[in-house]
Amino acid sequence: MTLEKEDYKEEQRNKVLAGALECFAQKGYEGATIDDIVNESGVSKGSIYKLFKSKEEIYFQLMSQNSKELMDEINAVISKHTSALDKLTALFTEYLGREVNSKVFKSFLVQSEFELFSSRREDLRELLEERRRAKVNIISDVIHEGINNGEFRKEIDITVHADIFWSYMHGNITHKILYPDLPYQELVNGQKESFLKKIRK
Amino acid sequence: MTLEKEDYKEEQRNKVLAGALECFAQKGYEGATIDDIVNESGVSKGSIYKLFKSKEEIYFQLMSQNSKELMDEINAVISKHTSALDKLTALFTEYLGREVNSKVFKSFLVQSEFELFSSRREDLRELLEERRRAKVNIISDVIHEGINNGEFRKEIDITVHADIFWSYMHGNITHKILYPDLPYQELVNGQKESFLKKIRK
Amino acid sequence: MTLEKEDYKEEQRNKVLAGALECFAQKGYEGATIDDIVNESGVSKGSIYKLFKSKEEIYFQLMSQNSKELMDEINAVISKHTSALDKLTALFTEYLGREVNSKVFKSFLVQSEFELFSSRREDLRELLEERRRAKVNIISDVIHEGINNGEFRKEIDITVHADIFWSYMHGNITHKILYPDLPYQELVNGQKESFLKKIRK
Amino acid sequence: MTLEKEDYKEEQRNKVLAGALECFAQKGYEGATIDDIVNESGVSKGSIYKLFKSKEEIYFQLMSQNSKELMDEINAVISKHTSALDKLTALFTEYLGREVNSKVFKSFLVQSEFELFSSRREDLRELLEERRRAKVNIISDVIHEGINNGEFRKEIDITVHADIFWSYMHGNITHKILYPDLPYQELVNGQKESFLKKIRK
DNA sequence: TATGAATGAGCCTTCATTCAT
DNA sequence: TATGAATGAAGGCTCATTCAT
Repeated sequence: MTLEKEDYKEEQRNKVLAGALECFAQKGYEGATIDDIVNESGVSKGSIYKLFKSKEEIYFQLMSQNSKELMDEINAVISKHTSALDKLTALFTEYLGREVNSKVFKSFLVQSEFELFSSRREDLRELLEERRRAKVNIISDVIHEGINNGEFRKEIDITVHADIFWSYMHGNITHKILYPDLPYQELVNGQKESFLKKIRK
Repeated sequence: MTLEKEDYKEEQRNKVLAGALECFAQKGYEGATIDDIVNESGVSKGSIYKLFKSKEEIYFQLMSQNSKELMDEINAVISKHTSALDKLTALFTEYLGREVNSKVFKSFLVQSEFELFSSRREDLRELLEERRRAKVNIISDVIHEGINNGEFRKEIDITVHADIFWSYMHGNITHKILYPDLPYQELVNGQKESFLKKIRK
Repeated sequence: MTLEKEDYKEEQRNKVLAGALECFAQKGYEGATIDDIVNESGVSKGSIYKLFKSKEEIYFQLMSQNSKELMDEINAVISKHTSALDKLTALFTEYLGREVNSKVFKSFLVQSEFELFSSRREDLRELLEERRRAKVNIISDVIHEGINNGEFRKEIDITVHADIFWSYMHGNITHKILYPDLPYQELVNGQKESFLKKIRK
Repeated sequence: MTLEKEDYKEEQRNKVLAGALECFAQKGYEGATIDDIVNESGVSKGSIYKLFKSKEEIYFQLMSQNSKELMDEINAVISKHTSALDKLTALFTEYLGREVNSKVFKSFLVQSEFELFSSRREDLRELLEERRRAKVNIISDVIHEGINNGEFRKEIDITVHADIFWSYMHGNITHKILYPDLPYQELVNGQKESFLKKIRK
């Protein structure tokens, strides 16, 4: 009953978020209108505003949700492998295989815009930083593990390399989004090799 | 006289573009209003619309100009050095030293937004591609030179590595813009080493 | 059973009207939403619309009910006294003693807004007039009685003085609502004296 | 030049305020839309929002302006007479003669709504009080003068009677607005007599 | 029957663009 | 030519009312 109702609301919320993701990916945050989201999600304007306080809140919740999903996916990939090297390799190749039209890429596109958006707003700086920490921590843990395993060198600065990893990812995925016809695979392979060469024993 | 007039117009145009850069950097393309640009540039609204057809045109011309300036700067850096290795090294360190508030970073921020913007518009895809080619060509030339010089390995795929170079740059600068308090220098050094290690003999 | 059902409906209707009074008093007619009334009354939206055709109808019925209640209260006060003078005196003092937060004052506040509202709507003019007649009649009767009793002067225009009475009341209560910290009692006493002095023999 | 421009803006502002007065009088503050004001004033929506920050600001400025105008009018009436008694008498009769459709009555109607509006908003309480003070002061001064002149009794509480004066006025004008067909004149005369009888020697 | 989710007209406000001076 | 006032389309959001369960 109450549970069902909550489930239903959750479902509606997800429909809105899914529609918003599509719209923001297609037209950008400012370019997408609530009516666009209404059309895309099939949820009426009034309902949307019962579910979310404002367009901005939709944006934030979408970003938050996507961020969590990204983390979950990464953790899923990581847990499929045992050696630290395999884990990192898998992360590189994992994103490599996706379609540019896949949800992951759409999310990334919207996340990229959100990052620019946040960088202009003092009140979102902390959120940005928090998200960076989450991403860095995941990779730091793997590198740490690799060092303990004897796979990676002791001397490397773990945090810096985790940051470098994400900087690679960022440049990479952006590249693929902007220039979808490029020989992306070779590019990623190149970066993967560079990165791993630096940290492997 | 006509020349003088032309000069004056040029000057006004530049004032508008400079103002627009500032505004777009601070508020984003959609967030910045024509009135913002009027205030920032000191050029009246009427004049702006005499100089440019629309807000979008200001955007495009600003992006085009910035793109050229970027190329000029890069060429300037490159021509200060003789060996290919020094040239690439300088490019890495050149950006490394800038202030996040410098014009280069502002330009980059706005360029980043523009790239997302373009990626959503079919009619700008070609422009995007063109700009990529320009950037890739500069680096390709240096790598090519390095190969001929015997500094770099013969076997490497020149274009792919030029792309990788820019992917690095992108991830890098984005990182610095988003997280200005990070130990950016170490990060860039790390990437520089990775990259150069891969292509050097 | 049908009777019981009718009672129940009546009870619900009253809950809605009570809630509406509270809401309209706090936020004004336009400012109060149906949801406010739902929250305040504890009656669901669907039920409210089963009980009343529209928000406006709630307003009208509330005003009508309040008007009747006001008349009842006045009659109650009047019937407690025997001389006409005492009756009028009691009416002055009766309102004097109330709390600004009392239901009477809330009603008055909402009635005041309703009067302005009605004065702008041709179709409500007659209703307005009718309510005035009811109020004037009550006082007219008392004055009439006083004249017959020999308490009041024969020459006074009964209707005019009944109107003056209500004009006093209106200015008075409005004053108290708008400026709750004023020495209201002295004010009312002053008016009471003025009024009574004019009509007493 | 700048002066002219300022004059022009002032003129536009007045057009908007005049239009707003008309609209608010006809439909009430909430009922009147910006589009109504656009139509009534002949000033476009964009221009209105260059002149005023919001609909509420139009409201406040209109109320403030009207309040001042009311004071000016009262002062004008007062200064036409020399004895305190004549001054007060004139104030009673001055309003008596107006048409219900006159600007004064429209203003009063809108002011009445504004008073109810303010009484519901903590942040406007002070403004309300301030306006009461201004009105009370004018009358207090006259009564004071009358006491010094020997026209009025020494013992009366000046402020209380100034308040009573306005309470009369309020009840009075409201009466006329609500029931325009009433024998208003007799009513006012009655009140005038009551009031003056109480304070005269 | 009772509920509250769904709907969408309509509001206030912004801002790119035009136009009169 | 230079200016900024004028315009109104379009967007975010609210809320009275309806409707499905």
